[in-house]
Amino acid sequence: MAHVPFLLLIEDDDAIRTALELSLSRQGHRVVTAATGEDGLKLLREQRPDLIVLDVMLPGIDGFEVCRRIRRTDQLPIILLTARNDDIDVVVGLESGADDYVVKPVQGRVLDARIRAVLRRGERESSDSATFGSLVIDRSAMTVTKNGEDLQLTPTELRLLLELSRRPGQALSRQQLLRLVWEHDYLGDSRLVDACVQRLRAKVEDVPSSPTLIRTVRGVGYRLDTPQ
Amino acid sequence: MAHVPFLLLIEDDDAIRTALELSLSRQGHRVVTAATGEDGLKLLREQRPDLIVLDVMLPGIDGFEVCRRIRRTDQLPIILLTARNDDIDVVVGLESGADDYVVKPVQGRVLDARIRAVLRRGERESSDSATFGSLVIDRSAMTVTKNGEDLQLTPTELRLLLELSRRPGQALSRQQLLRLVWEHDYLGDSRLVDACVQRLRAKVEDVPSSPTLIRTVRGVGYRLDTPQ
DNA sequence: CCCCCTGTGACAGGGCTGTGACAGTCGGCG
DNA sequence: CGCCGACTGTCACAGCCCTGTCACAGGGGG
Repeated sequence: MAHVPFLLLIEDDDAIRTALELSLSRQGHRVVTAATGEDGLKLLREQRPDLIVLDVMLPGIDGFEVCRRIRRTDQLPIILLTARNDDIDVVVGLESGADDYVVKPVQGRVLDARIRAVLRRGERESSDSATFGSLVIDRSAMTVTKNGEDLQLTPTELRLLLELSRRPGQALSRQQLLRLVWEHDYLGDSRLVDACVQRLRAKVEDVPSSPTLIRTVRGVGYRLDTPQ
Repeated sequence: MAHVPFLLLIEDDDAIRTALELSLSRQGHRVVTAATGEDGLKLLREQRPDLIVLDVMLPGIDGFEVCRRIRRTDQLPIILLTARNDDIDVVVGLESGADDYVVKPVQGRVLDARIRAVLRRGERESSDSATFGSLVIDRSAMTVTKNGEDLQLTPTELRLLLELSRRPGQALSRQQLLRLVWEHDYLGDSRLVDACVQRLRAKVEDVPSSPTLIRTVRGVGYRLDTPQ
């Protein structure tokens, strides 16, 4: 991950706060902490973290309420942290807008795994695209652009490119491609895959006669590479 | 929200599967079930659910592996379900791409709350109004205006436009649209979606014959774009 | 009761796709 | 080093699939 996750930890117990801060820092996060809900809300506005780990039992306004207040204006991920393993609490917590609910005591790496899962979810939903050289494949919009301009791929060309792009750098046999893209097990010798690759190269490659993206693997099939 | 969540439950234990299916149905979800990983993967491709609840202990390929396979091609939310409350398992599970990890036995409403928390993230961005070119969609007033003047959309047209606008720039298949707008899975070949899109375009587009807002994605379906 | 909305099936046009033949290229072996 | 066989690139064309479009009938609400 290029970007170091930036967390805000709100927890009133000094010992737990310090322990978690240390543990999370070790896992490669940047962490700021607050001991009360008020401080936490202030820090949220000042520092704009990527995610909040929020204790439920806080002096003054409790975690649920902090959570609801945050949700009125912000939509960053919130993980609730609590000593009470009560089903009602879980439901209330999640309904006040939290993304996850973790019961103390918690291993640092478990919390870390949950943090990463929540952050990953956000990234997945924000954009699901892959880049190969000047080629950008947007899987949710189902578009392929080269140097910013939209390539008009036909359905089959698009499916072929999508399957290749899901296994970058991996050689796929004609057989595999037939199954993945055409969904039939054709055993005969047809130029079907080659013809489609050719059409795809004509749109995708800078110099279709000497391809740098869709390389042919002699005796096997094709492979999608990221050129130098 | 008008849309009923559509879940795939993969669980081999008949008693638990039936109980959860009943419980989740009562909470207002539409549920399909599978007893093995293989069946689950097949159903996933056929039915395209919104979310998967996946037991870890499965005969044949286990839940972790099912999870990883799904993640190779799909990005829908996955909630792992297990009888073992082992920290290692949680970490492994979340790292194989799951969004949440829930330990059995689980109250139906807790699972429901977690399901909603996971699904909520994808919908949080939809604010009260959205703008696409000269088109303004006001979700709270349920009106659509173009260049300031009110468009008289019929109920179905409005629902279709709302669903599209909640996922701007994202290609939606005809089948997805049927589920979202018409709430039934029609698998046959009907021109229903196309006809409604046509009627919608007639009101929404400047030049209905060359649409700039509701673009067709050949071989897939439609996508709502913000023009230039 | 009447009108508008909706779903359906038919139809046409245009573009996509699969096929087969042929040319070109690569690699191995003598 | 050159030849040969196998493998891949290329192309044109015919059929077909996909989508846009339309008219119509049924149904539901005012």
